[in-house]
Amino acid sequence: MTLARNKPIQKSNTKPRAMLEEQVMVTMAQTLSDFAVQMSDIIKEYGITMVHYNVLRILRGAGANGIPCGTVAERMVNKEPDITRLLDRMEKLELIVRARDQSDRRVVITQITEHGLTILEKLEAPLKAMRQQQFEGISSETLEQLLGIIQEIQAVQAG
Amino acid sequence: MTLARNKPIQKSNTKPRAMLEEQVMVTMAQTLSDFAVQMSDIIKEYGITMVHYNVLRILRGAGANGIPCGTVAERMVNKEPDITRLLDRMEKLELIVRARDQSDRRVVITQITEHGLTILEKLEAPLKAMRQQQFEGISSETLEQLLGIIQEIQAVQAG
DNA sequence: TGACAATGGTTGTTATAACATCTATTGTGA
DNA sequence: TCACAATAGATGTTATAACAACCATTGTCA
Repeated sequence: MTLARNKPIQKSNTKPRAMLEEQVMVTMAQTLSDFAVQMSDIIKEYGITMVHYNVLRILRGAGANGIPCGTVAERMVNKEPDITRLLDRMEKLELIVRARDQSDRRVVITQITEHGLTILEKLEAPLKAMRQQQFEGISSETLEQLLGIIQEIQAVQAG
Repeated sequence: MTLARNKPIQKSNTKPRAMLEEQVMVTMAQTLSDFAVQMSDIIKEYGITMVHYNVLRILRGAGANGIPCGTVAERMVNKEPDITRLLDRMEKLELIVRARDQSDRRVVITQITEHGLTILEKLEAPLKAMRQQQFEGISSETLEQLLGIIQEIQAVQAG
């Protein structure tokens, strides 16, 4: 046991840091992909896509005055480089309306329509039920913990 | 204070369960999307996409005998409905090779090439460095905890 | 004040994803 | 053993994503 004296002190059941990091990444990705599929299936039933849903949520959150196209693009979870044509399609579906800003004629203001709001409202209950099922059996304390850790990781990216 | 006696006992700083669930979902999605962008940027430098990378990892893991196209599709993080043409492109890039199985002529066996393996090897260090940075300042104990919670959530989906 | 950079959005093009349908081969039960 | 279901891929078509180049409007500074 002489050689062991020079070994760094380490808990018996720790795995290499790099492996742990990779496993966290892969497991998170798998889980979230699974969630996305489930969510997408529900949203599709209401005639829109996940991307549409994301835009509608942003526009509802932005309030009645609407916001420029570019701001919508910025706020999206998956950054959309082709916002113009996405909004074209959504306008055709009557989910949104657009109008050029009179004070700065470069800007196009986007707003959610009543129809868009209605779809969001209809989706609320099924999506809530979905999440309830996805997290069934996980305690709120655990979820708070999870949220805390992810926020900590987010802070690393920002800083 | 008479009415307060009938209120359910609850910790002062808990938020409604449904809100917590939604916040966990959104925060995870944002973080993972951020990670995906960073990863994609690195992978692109080596002339392939995230999807290609995912396939190559699967094929390397599958060993020298290769596996059927369909099995590749099944194992992907983001389920690929158009596996044939994805593999067409990857074969054109000489990342993989395909051959019809002689014992069951419906099956097409897919294998990673030396070139594919080389790209995976070259990517190892930069991706490892990326993850190191992404989780910088997060203790291994915290990461273990995170992994545990996500695995717990995964188990809910499976069960 | 006039050239030029910066901003906000649009458009063109190509590649890929999504969805449905189709073909070839194999397994199976009457 | 033959009809038919099941399996494994391939193909056709349309919609969307990705990337680059572009136009209109506004800000700015010599």
